[in-house]
Amino acid sequence: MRLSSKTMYALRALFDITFHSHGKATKIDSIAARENVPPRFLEQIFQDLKQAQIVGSKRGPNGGYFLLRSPETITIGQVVRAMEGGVEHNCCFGTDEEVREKCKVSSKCVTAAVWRDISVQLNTIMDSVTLSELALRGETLRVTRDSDAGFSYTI
Amino acid sequence: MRLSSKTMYALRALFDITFHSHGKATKIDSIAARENVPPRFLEQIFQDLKQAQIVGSKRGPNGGYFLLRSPETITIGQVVRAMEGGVEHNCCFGTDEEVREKCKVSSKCVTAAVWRDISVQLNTIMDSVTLSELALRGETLRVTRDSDAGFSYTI
DNA sequence: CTAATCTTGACTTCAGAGGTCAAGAATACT
DNA sequence: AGTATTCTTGACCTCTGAAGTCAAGATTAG
Repeated sequence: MRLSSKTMYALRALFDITFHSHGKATKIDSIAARENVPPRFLEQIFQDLKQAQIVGSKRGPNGGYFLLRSPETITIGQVVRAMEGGVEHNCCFGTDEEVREKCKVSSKCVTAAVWRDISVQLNTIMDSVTLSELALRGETLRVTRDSDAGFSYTI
Repeated sequence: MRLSSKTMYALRALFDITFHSHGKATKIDSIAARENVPPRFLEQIFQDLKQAQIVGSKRGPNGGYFLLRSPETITIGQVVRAMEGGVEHNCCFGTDEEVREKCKVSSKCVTAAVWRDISVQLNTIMDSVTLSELALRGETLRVTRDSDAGFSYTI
């Protein structure tokens, strides 16, 4: 019932891109430094995000990663599903009489059905929060932009 | 982002008690057989459920486990939290200026705050489903009661 | 007293989380 | 063309925690 750190890192990296670099490609090392994420690990993560069509990439000098869509259209749910993989629907639930007949274990169907309902609702919740809302929260929390200078805003 | 099998087993075991044994203590071996759960593992699980004040126990012949409260008052959320442990609030989020100042990583606070919001909503959802609703679903799915005879209801 | 049942806590196994690394391919700049 | 920069690919490593087993002890009904 917890997110993997891969997913958390992904969210933070996407927040970073949204918040710091407006449209320009950002290289992994910058993100890793700002967000304090292992750079090599971040490489893996961005491969997943790329496969999920959330980010694009450019190689060479001044290359890096960038959002493929505008931040308003990228939801937390999309990111989480991309990183954690799809939800498994491995048991018989609901109305399929034929499948249910093969199930030997009564409670499996019931709990699986309930859990499916819950996860549908969870996905709805997660899809109601977008990257741009994350960035907005960053403003509210007064995150320092280009934070190489550290947290200098407190006088 | 998935439930441990411990939690799934717990839900199924509680469903079993609710559905099959009305008030009487039920021994682990019966539940394990009906629900196809490793009996030794189920012992561990019931210890957790007992600690969480969800079930009580009686030793000796005709002993077993039973619900400590009525099924309408036991929610999926209570069970999940009992099994998975509490949610960790390890980062600075929200309004505490002092704590936030110590945080060196901008995005941590933002993502943690969002995630806290989501998990609050998730808990609300899970607390809206009770054991008695699970049992009701069992009726709807026509789970066989006292299923030693197997699924004989199909003609 | 004895058989049934929970209790306690130590033990084992193994997949997957979390992370590292190196060689290669593409691109910009001069 | 050459070089520095950056992503790409895929193999590799380590160790925690999930998942499950087990045995000896404590309680209780009959």
